Amino acid sequence: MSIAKTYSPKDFEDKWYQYWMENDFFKSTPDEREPYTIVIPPPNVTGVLHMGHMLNNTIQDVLVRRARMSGKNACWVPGTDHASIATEAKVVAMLKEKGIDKKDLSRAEFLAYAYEWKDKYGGIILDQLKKLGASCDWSRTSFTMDPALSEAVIDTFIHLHKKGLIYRGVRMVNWDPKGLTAVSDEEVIRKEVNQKLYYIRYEVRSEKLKVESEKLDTESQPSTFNPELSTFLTIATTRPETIMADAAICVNPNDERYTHLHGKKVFVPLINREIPVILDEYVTMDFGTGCLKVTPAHDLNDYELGQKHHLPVIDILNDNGTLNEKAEILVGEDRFIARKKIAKLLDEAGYLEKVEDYKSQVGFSERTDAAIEPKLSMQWFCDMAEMAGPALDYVNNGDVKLIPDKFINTYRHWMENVKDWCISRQLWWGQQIPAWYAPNGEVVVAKTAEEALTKFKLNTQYSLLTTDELKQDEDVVDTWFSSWLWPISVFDPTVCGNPDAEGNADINYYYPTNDLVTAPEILFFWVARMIMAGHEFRGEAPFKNVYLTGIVRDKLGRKMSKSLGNSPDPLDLIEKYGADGVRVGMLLCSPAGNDIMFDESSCEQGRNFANKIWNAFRLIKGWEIDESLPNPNETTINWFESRFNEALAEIESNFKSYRLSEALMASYKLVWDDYCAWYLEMVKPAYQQPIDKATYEASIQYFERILKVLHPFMPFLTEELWHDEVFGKREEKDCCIVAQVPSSTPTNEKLLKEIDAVKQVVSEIRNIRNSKQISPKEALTLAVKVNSGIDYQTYSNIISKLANITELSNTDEKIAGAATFMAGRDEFFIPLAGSIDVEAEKESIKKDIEYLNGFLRGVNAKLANERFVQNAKPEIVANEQNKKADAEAKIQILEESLTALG
RNA sequence: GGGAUAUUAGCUCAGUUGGUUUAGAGCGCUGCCUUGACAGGGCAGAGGUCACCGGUUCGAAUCCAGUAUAUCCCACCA
Repeated sequence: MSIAKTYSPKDFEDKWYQYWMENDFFKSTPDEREPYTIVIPPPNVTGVLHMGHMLNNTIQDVLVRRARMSGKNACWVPGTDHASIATEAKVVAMLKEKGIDKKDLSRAEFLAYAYEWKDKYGGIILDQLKKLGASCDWSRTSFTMDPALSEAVIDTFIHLHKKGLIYRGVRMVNWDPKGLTAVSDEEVIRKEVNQKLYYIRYEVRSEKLKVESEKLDTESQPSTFNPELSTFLTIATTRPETIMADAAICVNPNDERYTHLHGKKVFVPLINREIPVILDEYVTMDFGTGCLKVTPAHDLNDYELGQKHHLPVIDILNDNGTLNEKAEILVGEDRFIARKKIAKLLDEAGYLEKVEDYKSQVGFSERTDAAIEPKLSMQWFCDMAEMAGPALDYVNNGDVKLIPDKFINTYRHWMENVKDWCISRQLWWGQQIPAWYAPNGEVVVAKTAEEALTKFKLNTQYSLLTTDELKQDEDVVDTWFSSWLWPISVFDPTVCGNPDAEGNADINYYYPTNDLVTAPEILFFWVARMIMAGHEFRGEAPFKNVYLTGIVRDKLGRKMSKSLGNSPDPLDLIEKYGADGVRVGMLLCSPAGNDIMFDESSCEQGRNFANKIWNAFRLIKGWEIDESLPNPNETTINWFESRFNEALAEIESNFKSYRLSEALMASYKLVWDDYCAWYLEMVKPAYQQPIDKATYEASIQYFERILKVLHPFMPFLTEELWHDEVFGKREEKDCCIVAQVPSSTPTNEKLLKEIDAVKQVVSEIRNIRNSKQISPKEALTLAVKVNSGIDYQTYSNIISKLANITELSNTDEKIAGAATFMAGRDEFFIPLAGSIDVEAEKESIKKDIEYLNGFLRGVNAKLANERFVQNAKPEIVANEQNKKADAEAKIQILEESLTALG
């Protein structure tokens, strides 16, 4: 049976994926083997595969397949995240296209649409992962809003509330006045905007100052503002429409210009409301005027300042961004119109000192492009301080390793400065907060309305309350509040909220998982919180290693994004290069923790590699065996055994330290250079000649071992070749995916070293052919003057074959009229009567001598340095002496050759 | 503005506690090679004062200080 001339992945990739599935090779159940577990970072349920997923999941699949082939019970749990904000936004947009406004729907109606959407598009991304070859245990596919996982979220909320770690509080949220919703920080786009900085005078009511200020007025020096003499102080603001919400004016206590204002009161212009002057070092003296208007309701920093100084909160804005009656003036006007109008009013009343152009960053809603309004609202919080301690310890003491470890500092810094986590979201898609309100606004946390009622009735005041009167909190929890449970809830959701529960067989076997592969940007959102939840509910961290991948960028260094249109469609790439080619392409340029500069040409390299393997296979598959032939390749076969094990040891060590691209590169070179370029060239019979049985079997066996090494990187190609008839008939379950990768064994160092010398000899001969334009077809003879002790006769058939040498002889004398070269200390001569350019030969030798002399100078300088000889380790000094002796010997030989040439 | 990390060949990266030929790999590049497993190939070759400036050391790509540039995280100042 012959096979196609070029590698054609489409012919077999789907076939093998199906075969693996049918044979349950991805499936894992607890048994006596050591488990190896990864939980997938769940992609958004309605998302589509992008290059970041490709990288991330390729790495996970390589790790899982490698573990599966190393005798472990490998379990990779897949699933999706409900991604409340992103998904709800998509559903809202979809409804809008249908002409439906979310506001017109009830919660239940909206959720019905959302589930419909999820059922339609959810899981597309998981099907795409199958194309990549992801060997997930699909029978374990989870979704963060599966009933059991949602219940785990609710139980967790109740548990932490009971512990006092969840509380209600006021918080400044990013309010979108157009979308009428709060949005997360991630959905706020900051843009630089040209604004105006308004300088506004506030009148200071103080009898003494009033008198002095009249002096100022008469002397009339308005351009030089002298606060000592003024009845006014001036503040600078970009938002004059919020002055009606002012609660104080703040100055720095160290600001000597304003010491006279300490303890004074001032009046808000236009509405004449009295507010105090407060002191706080928060105010920077050299910005604006050094006086800050404090508006707790409409600025986060002002809010915090207000809390500190017990100031009232005056919210003058409606949800839609218009002014309310608390503003007293301009009620009903939009905030931006109000800004212009109030500037005019201030100016007319003489309160506006000046207006400057000013650039500043303003947040805009990603979805509606409306300017974000900071707005105070009641939210649920999760206390982080207590949980951060243990989570930091796991990383500090190495129970959880970050790879690469440069992220430890960032992690530590974040954990030591952790802020409480606002967990409520003003959305419907997600787990609704299990809090229930009585008509009077009292709240209890309970799983059901009935339980809530029972809790209320503990207080006689509520003896007549009914469940119908209870209203559940409208908000849902933050998506991360469900995904932080992921490594636990995919195995046993019932232990969430029940730290004392024993847990089922799955969680006791698979937890803690081994490796987590994710992006550094969610180290805090997700990774840190999973560690917290793991500690809370299982008493140990949920994973041992966190492999942090980089961001996939294009070759110009730009982040790949839909809006830039610089991201190739992963499925197109797979179509073009094959899944194996893309996997290799991604891994070749992806060091851990560094961004990857993705260039499609690396996928081409991956495909070319696959093609190389394919054709090497075609070669050995085409060989005819002649059992009567002796084995002329024993040395070569022994050499490759050693070389294979040498490479295997390197690959093992690379895997151990998570250097996946280096493990792949070592495999690549083993196959392309050692197996194809050297081994096969050494053993392959002449055109259309048969091969001896021993060589054939060794070659086949080596090829099979190579397939095992390559399988984690290139699962489809290796499986396809694995089943070829040259390997004999295989049982149904005898598949590459479950084959056991061999462990490295000791190597024959002498043989490896001598073959290296032989390879050098062959290269030198080819080089001479190249430079003298001697065709590879023209046979030559070779003589060697051995100085190193290597018996080249052992390797004469290799040299003959690879360099087309008909005779290899030993000589004690230099041979005249020959092209010469050196390999190590050994001298080689290729007699080329008449075609030797003596001058060129001399030039070349002189050049070599020059190089060696330069080298020798460096070595001698070191050895002449007494302090080097005294201080350096003995083996270093000995090595330098070897280098010196070696260089001197070579120089001597070369100089003799030079003399011999005349 | 605060912090972290990086800067090695045209590109993407190794360089494992400072000494292993005068710094390596893959790709690309240059030259030669086409009926022989593979042109998605073979052989050979050229390419770097290790960002810059000091310092420590017998010895620095490697350690320290500073400068420049880049990326990321945090705070983004009325």
